[in-house]
Amino acid sequence: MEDQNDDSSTNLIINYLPQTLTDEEFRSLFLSVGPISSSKIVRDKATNYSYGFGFVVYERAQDAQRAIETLSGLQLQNKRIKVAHARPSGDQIKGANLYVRNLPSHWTETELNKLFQPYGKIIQSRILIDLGTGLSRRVGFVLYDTRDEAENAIKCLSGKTPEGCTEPIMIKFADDNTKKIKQQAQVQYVPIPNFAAPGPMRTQPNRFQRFNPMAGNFNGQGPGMVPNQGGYTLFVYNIGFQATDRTLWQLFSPFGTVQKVNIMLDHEKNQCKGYGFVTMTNYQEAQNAINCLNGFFFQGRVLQVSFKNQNQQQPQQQQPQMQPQQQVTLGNQ
DNA sequence: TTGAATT
Repeated sequence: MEDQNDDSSTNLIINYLPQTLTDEEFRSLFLSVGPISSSKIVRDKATNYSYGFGFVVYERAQDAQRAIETLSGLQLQNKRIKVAHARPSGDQIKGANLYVRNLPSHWTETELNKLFQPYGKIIQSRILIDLGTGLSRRVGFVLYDTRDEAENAIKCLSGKTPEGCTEPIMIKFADDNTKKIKQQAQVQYVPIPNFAAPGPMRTQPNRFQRFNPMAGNFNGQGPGMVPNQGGYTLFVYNIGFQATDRTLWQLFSPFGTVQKVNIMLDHEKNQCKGYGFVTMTNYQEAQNAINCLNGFFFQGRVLQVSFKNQNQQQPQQQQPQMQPQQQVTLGNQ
C-alpha cells in the first residue's frame, strides 16, 4: 500500500475480534464512523482462520480518533473489542510476547505487571482463567513493546521466585501464533444460557452464544426454523436518548444480516425516545443477538432486547410520516 | 503446548 501520509494517525489495530466475525461485518462496523481506505482481519493464509485481530486505515485522522472513542470496548458476541492506534510495524516489536507458568494462584494482571514492568513497556498482559472453575490456571502472557525488553525480562526473571511466593516462575517466549493453525475451526462453543458454575463470580456472565458451523447453516435457518420472508423484528429498549439508527446498526450487525433499523424519535426534543426496532433476516442470528445483547450493559444502561411480537409493546413498526431518519438497509455495499 | 497485538 502506498498510504504513507501519516499512517500513525490513521492506522488502527483492532484486537479481541470474535472468531466468526466476517470481513464484511468488520468493514461495515468501522465504515459507520467514516470513510476508510483499507480494512483487514488478519487470517491464516491456508485456512482463513482469524487470528482475532485486524487493521483499519481511515482516510482522516479525526475519524480514526473517533473510532477509538466510540468503538473500543464495544461488545461483539463474546468479546469486547479494543481499538487503538497501531504501532509502526518493524522487526523490533516481533517476538516480544512471553509465556509465564507457575504463577501464584491469587495473582491477577496487576501483580503480573508489577513484576514485569521494570524490564520494559508492557503492551498487554493476561492471566488465563479456567472457564469451568473461574480460577487462575497459573499461566499467563506478557507482551512487551520490543523484543529486547522481553529478552531482558527473561534474563532477569527466569527461575526467580517472586517476593512472597514459594515457587520459581517459568518464562519463555510465547509460541509464534501465526505459525499455528487451529484445524478444528472453533466448532464447540455450545450455547449454555445459564451456565451456573459454582465458585467465584465471573466478570461477565457466560451467556454468549456462538454458532456451531457443523450444526446447521450459519447464515440460514437452524433446523426446524420456519423461514420468514419479512425477517424477524426485535424490540430494543433502554438504548438511551442519544441513540441513532447507527447505534442499532453497530450493535446488531455483528450478529448477522440486518434488514433495517428504526430508532423511535421524540420530534419535539429531537432525540431518541429510548427504544427502537431491528429487523434481522435469520431467526438464528436474531436469537443470538437477543442472547448476547439482552441484559448487556451499554453506555450506562442495561439493554432489553426481545422479539417484538412476543411482548406486544408497540403497535406496528409503521414508519411515521415525518420520520426524517433514513433507514439503514443492508445490501451489497 | 498456552491466547490470539503488527498486516
